[in-house]
Formats: sequence, C-alpha cells, structure tokens
Amino acid sequence: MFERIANILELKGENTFRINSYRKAARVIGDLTEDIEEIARTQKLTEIPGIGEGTAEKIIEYINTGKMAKYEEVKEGVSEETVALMQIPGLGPKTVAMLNRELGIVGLSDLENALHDGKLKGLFGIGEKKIENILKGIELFKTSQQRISIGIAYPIVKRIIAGFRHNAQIKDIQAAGSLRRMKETVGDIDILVSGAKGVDVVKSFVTMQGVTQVLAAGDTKGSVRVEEGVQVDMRVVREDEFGSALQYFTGSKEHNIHLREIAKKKGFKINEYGIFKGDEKIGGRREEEIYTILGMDWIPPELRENRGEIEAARERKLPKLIELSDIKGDLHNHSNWSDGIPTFEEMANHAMKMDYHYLVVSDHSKSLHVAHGLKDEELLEEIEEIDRLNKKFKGFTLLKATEVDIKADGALDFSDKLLEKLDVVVASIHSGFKQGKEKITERMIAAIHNPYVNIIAHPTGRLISKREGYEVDLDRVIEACSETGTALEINCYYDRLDLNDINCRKAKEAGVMIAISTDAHHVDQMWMMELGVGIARRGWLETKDVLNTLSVDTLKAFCMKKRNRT
DNA sequence: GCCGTTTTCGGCCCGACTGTTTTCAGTCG
Repeated sequence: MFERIANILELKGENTFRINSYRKAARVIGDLTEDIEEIARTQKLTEIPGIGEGTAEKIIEYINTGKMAKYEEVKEGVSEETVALMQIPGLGPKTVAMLNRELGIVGLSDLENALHDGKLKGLFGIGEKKIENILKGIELFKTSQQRISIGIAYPIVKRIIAGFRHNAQIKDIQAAGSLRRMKETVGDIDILVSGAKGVDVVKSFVTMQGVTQVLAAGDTKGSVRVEEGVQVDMRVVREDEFGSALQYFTGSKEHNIHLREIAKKKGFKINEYGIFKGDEKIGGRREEEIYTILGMDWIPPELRENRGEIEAARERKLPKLIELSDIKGDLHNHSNWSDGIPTFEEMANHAMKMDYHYLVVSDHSKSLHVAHGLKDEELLEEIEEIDRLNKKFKGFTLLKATEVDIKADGALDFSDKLLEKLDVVVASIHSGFKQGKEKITERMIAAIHNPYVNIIAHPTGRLISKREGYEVDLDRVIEACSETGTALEINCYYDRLDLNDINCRKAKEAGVMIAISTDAHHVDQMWMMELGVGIARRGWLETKDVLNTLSVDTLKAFCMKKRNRT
C-alpha cells in the first residue's frame, strides 16, 4: 500500500522526499523479520528506522480496520493503468502526468493510439527524438526480460571472467551489482575491469563466444546480450578508481544512499571515482578504503541492502559470515535409486572432490510415484548398500537418509520403525499445495514433532518466477523447529532458493539451525552449494548457524539428540 | 514524511545522459 501511495503521489507531482519516505517505509516493512502486528501491539513501530509517527498511525489503522484512509484518498481519480505507464523506460511521472492532462491518456492502449495518430507531436517538451524513445520504451516494456535466477547468471559470469584471465594487462576483474550481492534474481550483469586499454577490452568482450547481440561498444563500456537472454555490461575503469567504482556498482542503491548520507555528515563525499575530503581525493583504489575512512568495518556485499549492516559495521558488530569452505557436506541429494541420475559411487566421488567429509543420500519415499519413490524394502536395501560402500571409504561417509513425504494428512510416508534405521531424515511437502494455510501449517508442524525428522526441505515450496509457494505460517513453523531441535533447509537448487534470505535470518534469530543443501539430482548440480551459501550470507548466517558445517559425528549427535528428547 | 554528535526546522546521495524548453528538466541507475 505504501509503495502504491508513493507511485500515485509521484504521478501527482508531490514532494519527492515525502514520496521517498513512503517508498522507504514499504521497503523496511517488507524486510522485517518480526511480525509487524506484534511490533504494533508493543508500540514499537516508530523504533523502525524510516517509520515515524504518521506512518505508524497508518499501519495501526490498517491492522485495526483493514483500510487506510490516506490510500483511499490518494487513489481517487487516478487509474492503476496510468500509474503503470511509469514503468515504460523513458516515461517518468512528469511525462505521464502531462500526457494524461493534455491528451486524456489513461493506459497503454490510449498511448499507442495517440502515438499512431501523431498526437504527441507539438506537446510541450516532446520532440521527434522523444517520440522515438517512447516507441522504443514501449517495445522494451512489452518484451522486457524478467529478472533471471542467480543460478543462471552466476555461471555466465564465471565463464566470462575465466575468458579474460589470460589477458595479462588486466589488473582487476570482478562482477558487481546484484550478482555480487548474491541476490536470488538479477536484472542484468555488471562486470568491472581495470588495468587494460578500454577499447581492447570492450572489443574482445563484444566478440566473445555466446554473444547474440551487441547493444553498445564504446571506449569504456560494452553492452551485449548473451545466449541465455541476459544483458551483460562491461565497464573499464582506472586502476585508482576500481575500488570506488566497485563499491558504487555493487549497490544496493539503498545501501549507497545511506552510506553517502554518513559520508556527507562527516564532511566527505563518495562517488564512483573515489572518496573526497573537499577537493582532495583520499581513497578509491580499494573498496575497503571507503568503509575504513567512514569509520566502519568493510561490509560483505551480500549484506549491502540497508537492513542494519551499516549500523553493525560502525559498531564493529558485523557477523562473521559463513564461507563456502566451512561446508563439510551436502544434506539433500538424490541417486538413481529414485529420480536422480548418479550412482552412490559417483555421488561419493564427486563429494570427495569437493573436499566434503560426508554426503546424504536422501531418495524420495514411496508415495511420490512420479519420482520413483522407494518402497519400504527398497529403503532397507539402500541402507545395506550404503553400509557396504562406507567400509571402502576413508575419511568420508555416505549418510543413510530419505526425503520422506509429508502426506496430505500430515502423516509421514515411512514408519518410525524404518526412519529409526537412518542417520538423517529430511521431510518435505510435495502434494496438496492448495490446502489452506492452517492445514499446511499443521501438516508441517506434525512432521516437525516427529522425533526422527531432522530437516524440513524447501519449506515454502516456491519456484522462482514460476510458482508461488504453498501457504504456510512460517512463524509457527520456525517456532516449532526451535522447540524441537529441527533444522530448516536452504534449498540451493537455482529455481528454489528456499528459504530465502529474509526467512533465513528470521530462523536464525529464533535459534533454528539451517541446512544448506543442493537437492542435486545430478553431480553437475552440486556446485549450487555456492548459491545457497550466498543466500545464507544474505541471511546473516555464521558457521555456527549451519548444520552442514558440523563434523560427521557432531551432525549425527544433533540428529540423535532429538530422538532422545522424548 | 522522517530525522537529529550542525536536532524540533530545514535538510533529505550523486552523477551521467538525453533532448529540448538553449540553460536545465526529466529520467535512470
């Protein structure tokens, strides 16, 4: 609602700072890890940065009545369609308002008709070029690529950077933007380069393999579309500006704005060329310099969302984030016994190559026919086979496990007697997605209370830009996990990434352990652990918060502890 | 509309690019 108010006020030409306030309020509310009704009840709304008296009143009004008078007031006489026109690249609030006022244009079809009839010509501030740009903008808007999963963008960047490694001229090369922040989706990819001659770098960039379209090729910037459909920009900057450029292009925008406010108050200025005291440049070669000069610790990119990381960095209280090298094993994988491709040996060999100490074999259970779920006797055979194999390994263990289905009535697909024979039990929902929130939550909580269930996999069931998750009351799930010593999963598979960053932080704050697991059905998918670690870092997780940083013995002890509780 | 180590009023990040109204407003990231 606040976001909508901001959009409408923008169209109406309201004070931009007021508009920004609404926008900021919308964002901080979206980022909350606590229940806003709970915060409202304890009268702590105004303690949230960006929420003042006015906004707090509106929130309380909405909680109590389901309505917000301010929203009803501002949307009067403004069509949603008109507000949506501002999404067309090149069309901002001023132009849309003018078109609405002068030509009565309400929505996209009106605009297209007016363009077709040549009605825009002669309007104040509209020339031929502007009309051309609007046409291009509409085209772009209609065909605009959605943001893509980081799981698709990440390998592209690795490929491109690897391609430039042989160039001895290049001093630094690094991805910036939301990809560096490991956001679950990215709009386009930004890569920064320093040390080499701009023209040469751009030339080899736009002619590299995989490029399907060259959008721009100048002296310092090249822009292409690659076969995966995503736009990649490469910018060449001076060596002594690489750090500040990296900081600037990494964002997020909100993080940078907050940082610049602080800089300004302290008498500095930051831009993409460096950090300045008056006219004197005092840093910019290395990114760390900017944070250090502002009196704070360097902030890992994954935290740069203006969700409290700047305050923590000033107080020297940033978490020591988990790293990929802390991961000792993968806790959710499928073999050719169910719907996976690899054999146990292939899985184990790949895991050992990744320096893992253990790997969980968690094939599906019998009800999940589409995934060739294992029957009771097949699970018993699998256990025997794994025991046999484990005798051959040194310093490595295949853990006996299952991904047991939480059935529509909340019962588990294998009996406790069978589950007892396993080292680790992963449980998850694969059916009855349309049950109501209450029913799904009850199902999941029933599974969490089973003494053999250790990890709830892909807790919300969402598929990025394909399927909303099932309705589940995650606060209650987290509470149940916390009470019972059950872990929640970050599923690393690129279109799941479930839990997401914010829910992950929520779970951590409630003292729930997190399992970072790939759900790999092929050994070529096991690299996606990197994505899950990225999400974990965005969720402020430290080594101690993550189940698969434990040694194999401690991990087993964690699982046994729950069984022995009751 | 929010906020405070320049505090209850008067600020609110910074720069690039584009096109047009020829000095700057609008848009974008």
